[in-house]
Amino acid sequence: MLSERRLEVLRAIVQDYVGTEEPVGSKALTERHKLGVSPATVRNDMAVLEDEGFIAQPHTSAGRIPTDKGYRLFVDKLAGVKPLSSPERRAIQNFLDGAVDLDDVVGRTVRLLAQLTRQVAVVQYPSLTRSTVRHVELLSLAPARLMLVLITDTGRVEQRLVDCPAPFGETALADLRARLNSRVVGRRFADVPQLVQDLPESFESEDRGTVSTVLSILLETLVEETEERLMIGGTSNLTRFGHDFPVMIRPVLEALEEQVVLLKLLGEAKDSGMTVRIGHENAHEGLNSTSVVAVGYGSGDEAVAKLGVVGPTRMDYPGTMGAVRAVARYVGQILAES
Amino acid sequence: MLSERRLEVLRAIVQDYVGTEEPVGSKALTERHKLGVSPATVRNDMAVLEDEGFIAQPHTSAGRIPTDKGYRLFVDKLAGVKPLSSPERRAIQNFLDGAVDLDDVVGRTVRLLAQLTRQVAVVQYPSLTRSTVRHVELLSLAPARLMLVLITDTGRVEQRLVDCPAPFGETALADLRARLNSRVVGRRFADVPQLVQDLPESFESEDRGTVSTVLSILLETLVEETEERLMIGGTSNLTRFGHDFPVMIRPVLEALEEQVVLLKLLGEAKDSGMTVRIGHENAHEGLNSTSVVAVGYGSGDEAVAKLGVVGPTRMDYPGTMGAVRAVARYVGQILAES
DNA sequence: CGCTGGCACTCGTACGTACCGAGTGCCAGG
DNA sequence: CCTGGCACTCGGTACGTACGAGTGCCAGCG
Repeated sequence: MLSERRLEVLRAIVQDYVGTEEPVGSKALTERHKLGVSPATVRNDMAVLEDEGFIAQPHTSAGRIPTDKGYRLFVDKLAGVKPLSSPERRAIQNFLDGAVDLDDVVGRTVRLLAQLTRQVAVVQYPSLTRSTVRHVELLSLAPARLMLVLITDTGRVEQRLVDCPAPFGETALADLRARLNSRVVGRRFADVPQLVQDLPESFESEDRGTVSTVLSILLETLVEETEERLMIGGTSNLTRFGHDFPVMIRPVLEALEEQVVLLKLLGEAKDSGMTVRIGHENAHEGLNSTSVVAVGYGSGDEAVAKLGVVGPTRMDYPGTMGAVRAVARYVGQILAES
Repeated sequence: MLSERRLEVLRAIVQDYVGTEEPVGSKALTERHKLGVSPATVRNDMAVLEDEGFIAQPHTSAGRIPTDKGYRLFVDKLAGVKPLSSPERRAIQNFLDGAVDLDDVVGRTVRLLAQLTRQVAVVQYPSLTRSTVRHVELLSLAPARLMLVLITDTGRVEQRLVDCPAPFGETALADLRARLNSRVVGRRFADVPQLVQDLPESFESEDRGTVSTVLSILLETLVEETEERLMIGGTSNLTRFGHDFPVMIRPVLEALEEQVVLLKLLGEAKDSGMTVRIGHENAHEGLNSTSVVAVGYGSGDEAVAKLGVVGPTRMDYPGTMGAVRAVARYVGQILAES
């Protein structure tokens, strides 16, 4: 195990490097931190830390920079989560309170996160499968054409067109609407399929085809939308990546464009508690020089979706984690209210 | 007026520069294009073109590159719109046909445009004010809580929560729903305010408050959403900007994040026909080294929204314009069908 | 045994010089 | 009006040198 002072040296290296973006040497360390020992001693400690793989030198005779493993140790053992200042908290609340609908909530959240962390923010829309049904609406657009509208407790709305095999009367429509709602309102989306399974049987034979069609489109929507939607923002913060950024930024932008990649990224995060993935811990290789800080959020106890930020491994972990956690909490509150 | 040959020289310079991204000299020009004259002659022509402001040299004793004014002339007089190949057309149609709802249509369009042009694509959602009402739905969530859902002919859906000043019965609700729909279905959103103006009067006094509230939220939604939504994609194409891209890319990314800026950008485009804004012709200074190619699209004759791409001024104008135009046409078709 | 100061060594960076060549402008001649 | 020739400009590259931050190692001290 590393001695107390060596950990302290590592912490100092991480902090300085995050601040200056330049390899940090033994002398500078002793000047900026009160370690109580001389540069020579620090050099010895650094040699040990390097042997253990926590830090590395970009070139011989340069200072050291933390490795992914070094950041990992820093995050796990050396750094706490820095709580936000109360003006910041108030700003968050004010900003989120102005939202008029779900799109707006998500949009504001993304902007907020990006601004607070000065990194790229990713927010997943509340998941359908983990939400409950608030209402199912059926509208008649034409004699044989319906519109199906799903509304969740988190305010999300999905709509689909349904082409009926046969004309469908207003009374049958009202009937179907009523039965559908009585069965599924307040239930989880995941349970919907089995709840509506036997519905067609209770209809006149001439309407059964349409009822089945409606139900199959309903189920299809649930499946399709299980691939969740998400919103990203703050991509211009990528320009603060570092001097070598032209080469780094390309794969990151590409990864960010692939919703699938991002969803997988958030999916890998633990359901509860905050997840930090550092550099090569990310499966996608375009993100090997980035870190991802993600956390679940929800209207109740349970997470209905996740949000987080993507930034350079060289990031202010305590501050970022604090901001991510705070935003997730407030968004949860907002969703619970609506 | 410039002689035929000088125009030809300008065209050659634009084409070569777009291809190679390097200042083009007189010798290289005569080698790659059959101009039928010697480099010396071309040099004289270039001197004239430079005097007129169509081309410039980055440094003394370097080749020439086109100026914004040069590109403008090229686009207006020298270049046509390059139609897409038929495999490309088929690919577009296939790709867009798979869309399930409006979000999906817009999402696919953005990806398609970005891929075809290898630039940043921007697609505006169909405008509310130019759309017509397909349906207005009112749902009772709680005794004094309603949900208002608006559906447009282009498939766009907006929903809002309404907190009523007093409980609102099911019959009154059905009544309001019916009257509202009979008045506004099939009408343009812009006309809605005056169409519903006198609705509260026809209700019992106890319900008037609620009716007014519902209507005011309805109108508010129309106003708010007049600031249109849009989707962008293909930002990773910014990395192909050029060697000096680190400095260019930052303001562009920032501009792309500001929906307001983009909406203004698209708004400046003519309603019909294609608009090309080159370099400094763009009002926003972050976009002074980009060109914007935009065009309106719609389900019928009239444009309901706009779409386009943002790329370096050094872009393949004929190809880009062809792709943008083709995509707009197909999207219009898709919207008309749904 | 651990810390410290001293010292030689490494190597990346900055800077100055020299050189090369693409490209230009100009001019005299066809 | 076009062309070939010629002197000139100037950015880019290559090379050599000096500088300095930072390192590893070692002998000495508490």
